[in-house]
Amino acid sequence: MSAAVAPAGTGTGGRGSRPARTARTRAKLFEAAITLLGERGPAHVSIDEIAAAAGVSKGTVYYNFSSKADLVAKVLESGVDLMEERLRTIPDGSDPVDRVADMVGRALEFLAEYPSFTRLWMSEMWRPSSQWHTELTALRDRLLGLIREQLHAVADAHDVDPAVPVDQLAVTLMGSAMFAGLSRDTHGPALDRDTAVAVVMAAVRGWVRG
Amino acid sequence: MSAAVAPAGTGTGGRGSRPARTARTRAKLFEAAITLLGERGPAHVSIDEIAAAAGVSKGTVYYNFSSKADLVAKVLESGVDLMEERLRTIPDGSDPVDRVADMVGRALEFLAEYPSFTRLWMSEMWRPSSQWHTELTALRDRLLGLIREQLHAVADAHDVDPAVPVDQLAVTLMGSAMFAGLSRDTHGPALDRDTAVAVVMAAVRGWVRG
Amino acid sequence: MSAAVAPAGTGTGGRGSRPARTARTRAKLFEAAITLLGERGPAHVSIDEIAAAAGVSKGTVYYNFSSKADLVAKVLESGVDLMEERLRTIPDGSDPVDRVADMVGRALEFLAEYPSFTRLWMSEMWRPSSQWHTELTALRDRLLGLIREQLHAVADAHDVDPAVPVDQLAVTLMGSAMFAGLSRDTHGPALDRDTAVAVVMAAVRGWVRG
Amino acid sequence: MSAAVAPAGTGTGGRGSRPARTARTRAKLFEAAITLLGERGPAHVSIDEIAAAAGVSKGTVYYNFSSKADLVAKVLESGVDLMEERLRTIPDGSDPVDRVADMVGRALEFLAEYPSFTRLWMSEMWRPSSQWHTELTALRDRLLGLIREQLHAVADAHDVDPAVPVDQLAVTLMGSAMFAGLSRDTHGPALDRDTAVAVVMAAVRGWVRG
DNA sequence: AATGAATGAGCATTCATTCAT
DNA sequence: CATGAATGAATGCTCATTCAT
Repeated sequence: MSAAVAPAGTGTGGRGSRPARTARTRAKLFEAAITLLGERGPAHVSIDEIAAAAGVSKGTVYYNFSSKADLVAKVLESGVDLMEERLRTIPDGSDPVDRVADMVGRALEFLAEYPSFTRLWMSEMWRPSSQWHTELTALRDRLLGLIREQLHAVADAHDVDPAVPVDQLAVTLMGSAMFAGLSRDTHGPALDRDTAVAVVMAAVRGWVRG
Repeated sequence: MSAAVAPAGTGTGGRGSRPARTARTRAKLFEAAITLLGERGPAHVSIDEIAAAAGVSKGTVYYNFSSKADLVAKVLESGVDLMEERLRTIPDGSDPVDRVADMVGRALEFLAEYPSFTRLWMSEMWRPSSQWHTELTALRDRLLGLIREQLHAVADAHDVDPAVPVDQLAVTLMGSAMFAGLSRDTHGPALDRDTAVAVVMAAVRGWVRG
Repeated sequence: MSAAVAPAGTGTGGRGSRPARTARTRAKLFEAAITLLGERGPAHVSIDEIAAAAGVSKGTVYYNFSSKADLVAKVLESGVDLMEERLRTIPDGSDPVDRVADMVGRALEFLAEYPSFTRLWMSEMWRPSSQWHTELTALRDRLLGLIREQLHAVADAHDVDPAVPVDQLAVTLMGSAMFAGLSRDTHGPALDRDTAVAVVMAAVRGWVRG
Repeated sequence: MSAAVAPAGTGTGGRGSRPARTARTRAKLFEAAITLLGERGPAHVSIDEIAAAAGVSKGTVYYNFSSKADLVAKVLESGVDLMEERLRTIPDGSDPVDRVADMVGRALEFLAEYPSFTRLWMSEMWRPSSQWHTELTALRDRLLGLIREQLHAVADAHDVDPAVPVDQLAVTLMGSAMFAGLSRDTHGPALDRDTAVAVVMAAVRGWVRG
């Protein structure tokens, strides 16, 4: 099914050592958690279910995470880390617009790979009262920062529409990318990566003059 | 506060007649429900709270709605109706691109007026397991239909990028509009309507050639 | 379906007069109530259901009966009256044992005609904490009195087993009759009246000597 | 007061082992449940009450039984098992009629020992809509099977009234025994075992000729 | 390091009852 | 006479959390 997000600060461990046992337990819990949380949302997934899906007892969840909220936060964090890493490693050199297209392509790939994480994020992100509002906002801002950075490079290299603030364009780019990504997964049939990128990039092309 | 979505098909009635009493009760419940549901999500709002916020007893909620899920569905439906009406009444005549801009502006206004409804929609929309998945998908499709219609008019009047399918462009337009609209409300400071429209419309301008 | 027990102290009324309207309403309520109460028991039948089955509003039930308990009590009472009347009118003259057999036959007939009432009675009769314990005990005692009376006549006319107290024999006769009657209805297939009577009467024949 | 039905298949365990803890908790729940259920009927006993009477929390009830209906079913089942065991172990050898008398005596003893169970059974047995109709019918049939078996032995050894079918006689015997047993408990004053047996056995003596 | 029994607060839902019309 | 809107106490059940083993 949907790939699981790898446990955040999880030691590697070797051949049956204590930390390794913990690491494996945590990995199983992460995997089970991300899938269930993305599908039904934190409020509709019980610790019992996660424990069962991971093949451990309920007590073990609390041995490894201080609370349900903590588990969700950890899952969210590791997802963020993963995505950020993907988007940070855009190779330099080419035209800034191409680099934005590259970034959009990588983002869409990530969303397709981790739909559960994406859904979880999208569903929780809009509630100021969410227990994870801080984490989610931080994630959003980290990603927006990366996008902005690339857009500024575009603005430096090209003549761009001054009526469109870079910060706002970053937000709408993120929005259109996530909608494109999740719509592929949640609703209708998929469309290929190149087309998806072309659609999202329309906004950038409309922003850049000439 | 956030404006409430008006109860669908609720007559006013006289100052004491039976149907009017019901209508007023329902209106109070709708108003209380949409605010709470948008802020915290259906799972984190109890019927007790909704009843208290509406100033009625818990039993009254169940006298008027068959279940919590039914109440949420009704709230969703009436929100859909309202938004659709706004977007359907775009005046004819001007250039198709301007009509799209008009629609985007109206959508952003609606999102700003009913942020609770918008958040509720955004949070539930991505879960295939949501109890309201059917309603939500229908809503999405109604709105997408309106957008597509306008985009087709643009494609008829102008030379457009053939690499960008209209249907997908509609989805990303909706996504960027919702992100722009909700970001204003949930996170950062507001930006004025015209700028917001300009940002969202960048995608259309990038799609239309010349 | 199962015949309803006629309303107890219900006036006859004529062509649309006030009392007649009430009488008809009460009759409808009685009919609906006895069926539902017998099938599912007082605890599992709501006033709403009774009202709906009778085709009146919930308020009307409370206009006609002071409470749910009162309605059930009235239903029980009218059932008792009906059954007692059947059993009291055994013609004199023949051999006392034949009169007992006649009474058993009539009882079985009644049980078959009003299975709902019978079930209601059987289910509530054994709970000292029942709200209707008084009524039910009174009913039981009225019927037992009739049975005892006939058994005493038998004891006067025949030589009977002195180890078997008449009062206790009356109780077991009632028990076997009710089991025979209800088993026909609740469980397996029916057996004809004469055989049923023969089976119940075995106890009397075993009691009478020679 | 009224003896509780022992939990089915409950091991004793040591003084602190996990399974033993469970066993003790279940035993307390069984004891509390059977008493309350018999006195007031399942519909009028809340899980809160049962938990309180057992000295455990409400959650514990649900940790041990999947639902209220399950708890009641389990109580019913264990009662059945107990009664059946009593009736199955009638010593062979004597006259078949004496064996029937023995069985009746044992049944009356059981009813006197477990009046709560008996009341519960009698009250629920007649409703085809009862949640436990299946269990109750199975119980009834098991007991009827035992009675029939003994009656067939009587029919083989004696000349019996052909107008009285064995199956029906079994039903009326069960009925008179239960009435005799419960009447002792619910209503009037007790009568001694021998007299009670004599009364119930009158039916058998009336069936057997000579 | 892991477990599973126990807990209790929280919640959706039902329903007898009241009362203004 | 009859109605239907409103009420609130009661109840079955869930679930995050604790803790002894």
